[in-house]
Amino acid sequence: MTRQRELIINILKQSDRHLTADEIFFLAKLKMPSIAMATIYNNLNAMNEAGLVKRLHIDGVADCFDKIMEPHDHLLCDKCGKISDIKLQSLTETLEAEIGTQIDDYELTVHYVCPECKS
Amino acid sequence: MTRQRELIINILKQSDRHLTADEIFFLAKLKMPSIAMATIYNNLNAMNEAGLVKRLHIDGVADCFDKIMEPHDHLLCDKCGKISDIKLQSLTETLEAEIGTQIDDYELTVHYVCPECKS
DNA sequence: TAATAGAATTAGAACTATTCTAATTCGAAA
DNA sequence: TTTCGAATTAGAATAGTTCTAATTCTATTA
Repeated sequence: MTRQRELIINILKQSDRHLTADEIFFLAKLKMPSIAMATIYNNLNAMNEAGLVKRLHIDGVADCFDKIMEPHDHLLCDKCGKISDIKLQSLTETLEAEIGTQIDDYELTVHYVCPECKS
Repeated sequence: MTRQRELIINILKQSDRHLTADEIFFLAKLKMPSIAMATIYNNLNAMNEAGLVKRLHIDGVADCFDKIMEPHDHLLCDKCGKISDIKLQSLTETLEAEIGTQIDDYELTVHYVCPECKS
């Protein structure tokens, strides 16, 4: 565990939003001005592989990184672009039953118009 | 409907795979050597907006474009990277019930290891 | 048929996000 | 304290996509 990785983890932990690599880079630089973008990506990629964070791609937006707590899905407002987390009942069993074989994981992004945009 | 768009639509129709912009460009060039990459993207983007094709992002792979027939989801083998279409019973109602508001759409990608890779 | 106007296409430059590379630095273990 | 491997740094490189400006189509009108 390097100091850099620790810092990145803390930034993710302290944020309640989904951060892009760029945003993480900016925040990290405040505390450790010498940190390099490659370090951000190296660590995020490594943690993503290890399942400690989750890379999240939404059309037309730079990839975001999500700290992993419990498995959850995403709710995207197509008007304002806001991404919220939602915790749905797991679909794993339903999906396995329908597909007829074991699955590892799934990603679900639900599109809607958020209450603020609706009014 | 320009000749270029017609060509792009035919390429998508005739393919049973998910094509990247690059693959579409290559196939289009065979029939119309003067066609430009920007035309591919212009048309795909326009059709994507209009809901005629679907841009499909899978981690670590260039975006693919999927002709739209009926709504369907995707099954991704994490070993070989093959993407298959699956038609699942619609989750819309289940999701609306869980989320408690109307939704527009959703994207579901299921990760698994395909039978070939398993054996 | 000829002229016109607007839309689409072309070519290639520009841009952005991400990855790669090579040199350097760090940190743990001997 | 030295050594060695791993991680970091800086910046170049790459890939995918978008943008721009000039050109070419196409349909419409005269």
